[in-house]
Amino acid sequence: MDKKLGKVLVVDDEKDIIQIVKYNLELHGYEVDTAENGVDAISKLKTFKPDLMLLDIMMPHKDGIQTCIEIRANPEYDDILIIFLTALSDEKSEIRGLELGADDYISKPIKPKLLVSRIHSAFRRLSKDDAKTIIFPNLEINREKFMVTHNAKEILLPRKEFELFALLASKPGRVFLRNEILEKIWGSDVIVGDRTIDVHIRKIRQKLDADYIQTVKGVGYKFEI
Amino acid sequence: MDKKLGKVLVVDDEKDIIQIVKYNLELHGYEVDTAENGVDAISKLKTFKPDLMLLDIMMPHKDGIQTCIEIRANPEYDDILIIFLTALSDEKSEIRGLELGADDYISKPIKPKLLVSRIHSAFRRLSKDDAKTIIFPNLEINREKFMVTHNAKEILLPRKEFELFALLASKPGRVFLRNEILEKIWGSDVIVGDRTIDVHIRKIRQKLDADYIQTVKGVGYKFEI
DNA sequence: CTAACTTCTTATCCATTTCGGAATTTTTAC
DNA sequence: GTAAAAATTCCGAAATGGATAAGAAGTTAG
Repeated sequence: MDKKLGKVLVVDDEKDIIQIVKYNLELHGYEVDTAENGVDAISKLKTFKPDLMLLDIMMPHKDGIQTCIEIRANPEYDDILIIFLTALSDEKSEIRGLELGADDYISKPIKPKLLVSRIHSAFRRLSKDDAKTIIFPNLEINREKFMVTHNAKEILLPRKEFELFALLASKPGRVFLRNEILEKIWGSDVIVGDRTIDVHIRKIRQKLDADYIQTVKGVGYKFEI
Repeated sequence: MDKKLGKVLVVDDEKDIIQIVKYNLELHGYEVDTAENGVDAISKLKTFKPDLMLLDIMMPHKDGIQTCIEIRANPEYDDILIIFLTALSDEKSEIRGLELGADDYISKPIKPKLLVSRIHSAFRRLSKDDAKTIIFPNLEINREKFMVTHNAKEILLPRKEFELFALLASKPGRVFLRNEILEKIWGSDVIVGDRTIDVHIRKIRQKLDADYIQTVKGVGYKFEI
């Protein structure tokens, strides 16, 4: 079976465009799903869980800009890569798009080679970020070596604690909801109580004598230097 | 049966070229498979597992440059040698190609003698790197001789133990997951229980009285001086 | 071909670590 | 001040890997 490079959701109201894009991406090993407008797209997020979205800006039923805003506002989806598609001249939108947290920008008419290479490089950026060691002053979290170094002292955390800490540290300042944490560390199928998270948080705090983890009552936890 | 010197994947969209190259390489004892474009090539990596690729730059469906980038980005394949084939004048590509981690560069039209000699020398470089003994203070692991020298004392490890030890030592500090170990030492098709790894680890520890192998509970093992 | 030996794998038992939950106290938000 | 949420403590359960032994499987020597 073909190993899939990643999942891409293509959102455009023009069927021709969708066809072309879908064809080219699948040829290069991506798994593709499509949507015809913003509403449609958002409803497909839950089931398809794309890694990247190609988002046309001009669309009926919620345009690309609006869709992007909504996705970025939802912590569950805010690590999806977003690349805008737009008419060549539309410079204003480009600027706005990038401000809104889009990751790249491709002008129509679409040139398949360019498209694919942009998407590749977007994914490459993503995977790099993912694998790398997370580094802060006095604190290093090495996913590969499964090790935390704090003030030049190596600290060995058990698996769950490590994963939890690495998760929080992966986006400093961002609050992770308890649900989200359960989902990502324990998986959606495992059922554990809320107190369990507390206990793990506490153990981490204990082992690193500095407190990098902040509690946001009623919401979740965040990592902060 | 002829002893094969190595596996070469020839990627070019011109059938004539493929013919010539394939003929010459097989004549000199290489095992050859072919692909007509980048997409095709990448999909053959999994099954053919080449040691070296001859990669044409100008191709439809993913050009050589792009293909090279993708291969280099994948740790599973990043030790494959890559030699670009290109039209004589195409100087820009040459520079770019070498930047991207290509190992050599051959201009068309292809002269069979030159081709073969370049490939020979590429393999020579590879085998040097590969046979490289892993050396630490007081510890030497010689892949070629299947031998471990610890404090000037030669230690003979059985095959599995040796391979396991060499694997871990190949990336000191990095944790190898149990799955990963099974995959690399036993292969994806063989089914052995998890305990088997433990036992081998234990035997290695026993034979080298110093403990270079650390357990990371729930995750795997790593080598550490 | 057989016997002796080595290597590989599985099974079993055991110690330890890690995990998750309950109860209680403390903190926080309103 | 009150109620809800989180911190803390403690404990039993479960998971995990280490140790040992023993049986397969593979090798080698005679």
